[in-house]
Amino acid sequence: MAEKSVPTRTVTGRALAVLDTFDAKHRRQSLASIARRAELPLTTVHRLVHELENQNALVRGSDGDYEIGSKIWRLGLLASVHSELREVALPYMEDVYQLHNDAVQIAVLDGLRCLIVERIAGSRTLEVISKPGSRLALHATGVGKVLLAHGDAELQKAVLNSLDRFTEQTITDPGILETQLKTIKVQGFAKTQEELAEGAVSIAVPLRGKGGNVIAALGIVAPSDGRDLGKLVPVMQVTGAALSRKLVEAGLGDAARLQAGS
Amino acid sequence: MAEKSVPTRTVTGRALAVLDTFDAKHRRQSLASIARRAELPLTTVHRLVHELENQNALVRGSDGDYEIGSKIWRLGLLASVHSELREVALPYMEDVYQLHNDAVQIAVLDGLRCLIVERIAGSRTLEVISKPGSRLALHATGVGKVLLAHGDAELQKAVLNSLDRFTEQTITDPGILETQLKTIKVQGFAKTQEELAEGAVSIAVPLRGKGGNVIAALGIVAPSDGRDLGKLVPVMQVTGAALSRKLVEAGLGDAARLQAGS
DNA sequence: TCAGAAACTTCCATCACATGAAACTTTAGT
DNA sequence: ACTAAAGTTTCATGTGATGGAAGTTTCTGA
Repeated sequence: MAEKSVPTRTVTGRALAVLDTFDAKHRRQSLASIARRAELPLTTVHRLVHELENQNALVRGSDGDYEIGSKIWRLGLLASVHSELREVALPYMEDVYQLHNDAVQIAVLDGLRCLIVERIAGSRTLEVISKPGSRLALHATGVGKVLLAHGDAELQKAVLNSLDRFTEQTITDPGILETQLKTIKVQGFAKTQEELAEGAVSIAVPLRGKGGNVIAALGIVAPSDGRDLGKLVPVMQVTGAALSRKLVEAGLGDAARLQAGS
Repeated sequence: MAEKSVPTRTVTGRALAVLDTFDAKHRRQSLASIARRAELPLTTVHRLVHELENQNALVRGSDGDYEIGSKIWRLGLLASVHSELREVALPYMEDVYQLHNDAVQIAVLDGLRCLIVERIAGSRTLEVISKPGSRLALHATGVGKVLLAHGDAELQKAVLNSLDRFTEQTITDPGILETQLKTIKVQGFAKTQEELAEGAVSIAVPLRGKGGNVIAALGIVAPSDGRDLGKLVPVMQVTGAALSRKLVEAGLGDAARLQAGS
């Protein structure tokens, strides 16, 4: 189930561990910072980083800090989560966005979290917790709950055993969440009420691929201003179904190609 | 100076060589294909690929083919060529695009080629030779000529010594190109006339960072339908200058952070 | 201005881990 | 059914990764 910082004993693993120290909060790092975060000896990191730099996997700024280089960027654009799903889904997301200008997003499963693949939002949207590339908790987001509800037993078990709290409303009781998941599976949509961040509510529906497997989730996030998001459920479900059909047509119905973790 | 398929003697190098076999033309590959293209023994590739798959750097589709995975994608989004340059430049590119709906693009230097960072184009634009992530020849594109004209002597020498021909009009004479480069540097813009592809002409101007260093190029590509692109030169220069100022403000004026290979 | 620390770099003796040939299994093609 | 190609597993060998130690450079603060 990954997620553990398995102290890989292979060189490739170490190299990836080095790259993995980079995230939205650490886009530029010093050598020492990389070493600390990767939990590897400074000398080893020093060598690896140099190698990665020579190959343009990392770039070194004039201040000595490293950041992700053009090679990784170029390769990343080839991922089908990026170009394909994005291309097919954007028009549909745009439609939903037009309704009330609420943030619209699509997510896939990535290990024990959900990975935001694409997102449309106005500039005046609340706090931006999620943007493409973010990985959020499965139990506190609409899209996450949908993916979790349709996930296998192993995944559910792993997630239910470690429910982090984010707000007053976050569901941390495995029993309650389990019941919700069952409802979500039956009703075909999930909702959250300020469970990840105060003032934000969401609705999400599954996107299905070949054979009806859930391969992604489509969600809408809005400020909790008393408006009844429930009214949007039918629209979301219709859009979700239409998009699902398109995804299968486009040959993206294969979960293995979109999803990530085991 | 890279570019050569230096058969790296390091593990990290081999792993990157494996990843490097993926490009727009080879987004999904079998194990054997990867091995052939990386020029590595099948067994070795087999092991590396497995490792990369475990770390989600690669994903294996149900048909056995591999493709770039979510980890690389996620990391790629952190590259500043992507998020920062893109974010700052898009509004300006949009403005230029509105003029005649010609394709607009921004490129940076990447080794001996120019790397297309962002591109706006209508759906009815000619053939799409370039899209984000593409690497084109420096001597046959507008943006490439700009970057080359402002590049250092070492770069110019390397490029001038291997001028591939793409069309009837491609400049393959080092002397002629060298003269053009000098003119470009003085006049502040470059143009091409069907030098990379028949039927396409382009204009490009430099984008300058801190201290006036050229860090990228802004270009426009149009069908060669008799229209006089020359009239657009002033607009491009003004836009380029404005965008340059914004880039410096945004702290992106540091060439080392944008450019890639030496 | 200087001392001390932290970040970075170089060196190299040791051995862990990558290597790839060979043999075997599975999948496609006719 | 037969053949070829793709994919997988195994393992003896030694190459190239390792990381402690020591040296250099760059910060920090007084």
